[in-house]
Amino acid sequence: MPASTLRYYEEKELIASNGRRGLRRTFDPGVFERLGLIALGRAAGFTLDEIGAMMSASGPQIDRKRLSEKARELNEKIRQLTVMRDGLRHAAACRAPSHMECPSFRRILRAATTGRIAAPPSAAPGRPG
Amino acid sequence: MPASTLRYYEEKELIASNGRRGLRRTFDPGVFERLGLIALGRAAGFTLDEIGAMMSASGPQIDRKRLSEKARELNEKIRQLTVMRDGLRHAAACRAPSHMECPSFRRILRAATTGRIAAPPSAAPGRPG
DNA sequence: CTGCCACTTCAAGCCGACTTGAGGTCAAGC
DNA sequence: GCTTGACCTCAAGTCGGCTTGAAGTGGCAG
Repeated sequence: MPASTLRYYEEKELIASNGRRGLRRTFDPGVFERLGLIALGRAAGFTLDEIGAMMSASGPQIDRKRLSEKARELNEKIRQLTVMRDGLRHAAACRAPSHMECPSFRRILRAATTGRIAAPPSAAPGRPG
Repeated sequence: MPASTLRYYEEKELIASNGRRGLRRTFDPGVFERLGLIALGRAAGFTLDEIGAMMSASGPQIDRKRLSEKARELNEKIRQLTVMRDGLRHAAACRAPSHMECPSFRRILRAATTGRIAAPPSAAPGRPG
């Protein structure tokens, strides 16, 4: 993990350094746990701001409501991705002369067109070359 | 669909207008199919560039190899998201006094920390306020 | 014929999560 | 003691997919 990431997180107030050794930040060990939670939250699809809100507003612990809310969101996303995956598999295997002549392909195409399947943000932004 | 989107797609050479009526672009009906394919591709997680490559390089039809490749990627993503979803559900339901004391939570936390679960790009970029 | 407003061009902005570049500092290793 | 290079600050850049702003044009309803 590059130092720039730590700086970024510190700026966002997700973590805090406990002082300096010369110029350099020092952190106490508890920051590892927080970094873990941040990674976890990111993997769950929370934004850094959401994560920050949940970690600072954590009364006794992390807000269970938000967790199950996010679980529901993930479930929906999984459903959509599953539709897509199966559609792609079929399209790859289908021997219709043109994809357009495959009813299955046209069905999934319509699903995408009517917005019943949403586009994900994009491939993998935030990770330049 | 705003005209700006069509312009953007045209600039990316994903669609082509067949002329102008005065200043305004006109498109022939086939563009609807292409727009559908674009929406589909986006929903599947292809970037616009990938979609463009696939549509223009389409020999007889859309490259089946790429399709099953993407299906595999989606499958992996689904797997990760499923782990996350179940973890969140558990964490939301778990009655351990602190999440840190829940073995299940710690397990998923470790999964995120070690990178066995990757962070998605982010919530929903590209869609300003 | 007139007025409106959806279109046009071109450049710049936005979101999120970082990275990178320029210019500088200093703790650690030899 | 001297070098080294990983850190520091701050601003700006990156990536994808559009949108938005300013300034202008012209098809179509009335």
